[in-house]
Amino acid sequence: MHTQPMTNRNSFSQVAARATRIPSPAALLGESIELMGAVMPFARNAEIYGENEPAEYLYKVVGGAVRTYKVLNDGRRQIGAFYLPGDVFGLEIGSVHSFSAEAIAECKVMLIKRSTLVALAARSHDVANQLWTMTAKELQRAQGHIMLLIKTAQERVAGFLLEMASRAPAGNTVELPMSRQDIADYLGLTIETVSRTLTQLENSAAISVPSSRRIVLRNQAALTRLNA
Amino acid sequence: MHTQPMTNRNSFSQVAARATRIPSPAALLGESIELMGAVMPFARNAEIYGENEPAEYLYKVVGGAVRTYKVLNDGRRQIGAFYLPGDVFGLEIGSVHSFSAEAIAECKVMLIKRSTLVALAARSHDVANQLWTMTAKELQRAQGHIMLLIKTAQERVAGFLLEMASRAPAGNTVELPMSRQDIADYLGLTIETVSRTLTQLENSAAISVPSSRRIVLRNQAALTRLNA
DNA sequence: CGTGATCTTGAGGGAATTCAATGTCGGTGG
DNA sequence: CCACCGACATTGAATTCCCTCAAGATCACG
Repeated sequence: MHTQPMTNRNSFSQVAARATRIPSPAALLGESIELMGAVMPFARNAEIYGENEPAEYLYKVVGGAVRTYKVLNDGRRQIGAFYLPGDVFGLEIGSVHSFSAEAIAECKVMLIKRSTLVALAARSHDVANQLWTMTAKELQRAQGHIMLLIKTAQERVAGFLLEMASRAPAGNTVELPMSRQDIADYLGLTIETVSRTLTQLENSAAISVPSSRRIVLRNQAALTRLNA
Repeated sequence: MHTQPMTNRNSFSQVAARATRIPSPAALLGESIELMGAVMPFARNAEIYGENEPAEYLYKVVGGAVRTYKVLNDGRRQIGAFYLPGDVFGLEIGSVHSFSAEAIAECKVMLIKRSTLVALAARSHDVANQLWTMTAKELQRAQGHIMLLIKTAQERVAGFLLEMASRAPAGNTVELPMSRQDIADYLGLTIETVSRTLTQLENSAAISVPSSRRIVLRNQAALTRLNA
């Protein structure tokens, strides 16, 4: 359950100064928010923003993967979410981020200035609606996360695998960008329990694990059953 | 961990037909959303709406208390949130509710038609902003709930008490509208563990429990320390 | 006062954690 | 090329915390 706080000090504030390009509002009506930011690369484990930093930007994963997390004062880390290409994160209502965000692997993230978006939303109901919808989607995701956290270890891992499978491109094979520690901290388990549970699922022929970061769902029905 | 599904069949759809009073949009600019619904009473344990029912309304607690919850297929119940007077619930982006809602005690709830609100939001940025803000608040609450669920029993109970205290009117005394079972299902614990934990906290002089629904926080600092 | 619902307390068991050791993989330098 | 190294993952044994099962205690209500 315990994780040493990571020590990446590629703080975002140094690095995000050049992300302001304001398209004309007119050009945006009916268009997706997605076309209006500057793309930035982040190295593996680099911090994208920190908890309690001002929430100046909204972020969209272009490539790679991102985790958001909080660290309790005794070092326990809880991962709030994993974000894959296409996902938006960093959407907050307050002026500061309530989680920290890090690159799981090398990744590219598009930055969109919050103030721009808010100003735009005041003119375009389309934009306003997208902001609202994205927040609501995050809420649903968080509620799903809550439902995961009350379950047994097997159910949590099964649920996690199904979630990843549903978001991944291909069919039965899940390519995991994150470590066992990340998974454990997402599921509220220890790394050992995650490992053991994967082995159990493999022994029961529900999955196979050709390499530690690649998992094949062999019996999706069995996993779904575990998903309660 | 197991709770029998409640069997209240005071289904909302029968009961909400008369909640449409549309104020002029002009009258609403700069005003709070709060002034535009019909108030309905609900009996203790009455269902306000069910999971997967169409989300036609948005709700605001006027008096009493409400719980939202989901029941897994094996009977485990997870409470998503408790709502006290002033709180808004039932805010969904999709067309159906993702949780069920019940009155914890006799209560009065104001109903606001969703379609009205959405139409209004299209005209008034004020209204649009309030909708977004409320959703974002819910998101924050859910994220806080996630952080609770990864902690020890003591930490969860302490966190719950502090949360209730911060929402309650008065100072050190918390008046709990909900049963031990409700608390247990909110915290992902059993009723016995909640009870034992409260006794522990009482023995360690952090709280006192004059009656089962009334709890006095005697050492808030100790509770906060537990809150990690 | 009974009666049922709710809450507390106790004893025992089980699931996940902790602590510790071993195994595997990818990269780097000899 | 292969040996070594560190990071990551798996496995094992012992412990701990919470759950389960069961019995009492307390409270609200007729």
